[in-house]
Amino acid sequence: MERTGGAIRKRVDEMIIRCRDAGLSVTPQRIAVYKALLKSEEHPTPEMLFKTVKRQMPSLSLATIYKSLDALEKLGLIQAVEIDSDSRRYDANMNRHHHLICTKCRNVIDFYDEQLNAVRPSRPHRGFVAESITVKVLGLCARCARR
Amino acid sequence: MERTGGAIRKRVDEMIIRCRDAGLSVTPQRIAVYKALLKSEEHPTPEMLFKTVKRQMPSLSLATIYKSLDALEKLGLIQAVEIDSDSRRYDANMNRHHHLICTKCRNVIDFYDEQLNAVRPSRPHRGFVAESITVKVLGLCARCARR
DNA sequence: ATATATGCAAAGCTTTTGCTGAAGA
DNA sequence: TCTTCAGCAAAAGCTTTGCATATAT
Repeated sequence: MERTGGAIRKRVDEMIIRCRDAGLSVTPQRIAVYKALLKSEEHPTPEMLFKTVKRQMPSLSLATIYKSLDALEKLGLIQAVEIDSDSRRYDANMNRHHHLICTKCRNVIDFYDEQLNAVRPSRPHRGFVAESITVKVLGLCARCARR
Repeated sequence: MERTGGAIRKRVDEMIIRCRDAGLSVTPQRIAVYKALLKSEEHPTPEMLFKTVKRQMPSLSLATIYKSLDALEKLGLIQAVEIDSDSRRYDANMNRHHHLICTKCRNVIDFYDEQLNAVRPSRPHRGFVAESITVKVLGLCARCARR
């Protein structure tokens, strides 16, 4: 889960390759959106990314954010996560992980759990073929719990 | 998880009590929305409920569906579930359960798992105080898997 | 050169809100 | 009777789309 400069450069290189393979152009906008998401820990909304990236690229439009996110998602480089019902959020962490969501400060914390990854529906739904599992734990983060 | 006529009547009676306790009026619209949700197995969207209930109550407006759902949710009688990012869905099943979602036919199946209910974030997030856990399993339902 | 993407503005949806007449307590 | 609600229409998000220009290959 390294997000150092070196790690980011590596992932951007990977992105460029995947774009080429898929016949997509490598544009500064797409790179900037992907980089912003790689650097972010906050599972940002399209709007949040727009504000962030626009600072360094004032001509950027919100529509381009949406289009870039769609492209990156289709390339399997990022994923949409459903943190709350009223805002789409994105995550560049593609390792199998789950989310802790603080109901007070609304922070989202990634967490890893091998047992959860292994969950398979049993008895009454034997026939169901599980492909992926998403776990959302609502509660209070350490900081908010202390108060 | 019985949804027979008798069980539904019982839950509507309970609803009436809760409305009274909360100082809310018991209107035919609210009862109809709640009944429709109790009878449904499909975790419907507001729009789906609107179409269903409007048949027996043609004067019904979509705004009333939204308002009724908000009221029922605040009363703790139903819950919003995040099945997919592009449509709000509702569930009258308030027992602790999780969802199997067929990626092909989009059906949503409730499932129960004691172990999952007991999941608590460990090591790196010891301080996090879990209140509730939601699990979404994407995959193929028995029927779609067979093809 | 050709294909693809950006930025803009407009359109499309879903959801919320304000208001008036109607209905429930 | 007094409060709360339904229905309507308008407004308010958020997201998508069409199109002309600009950019990447």
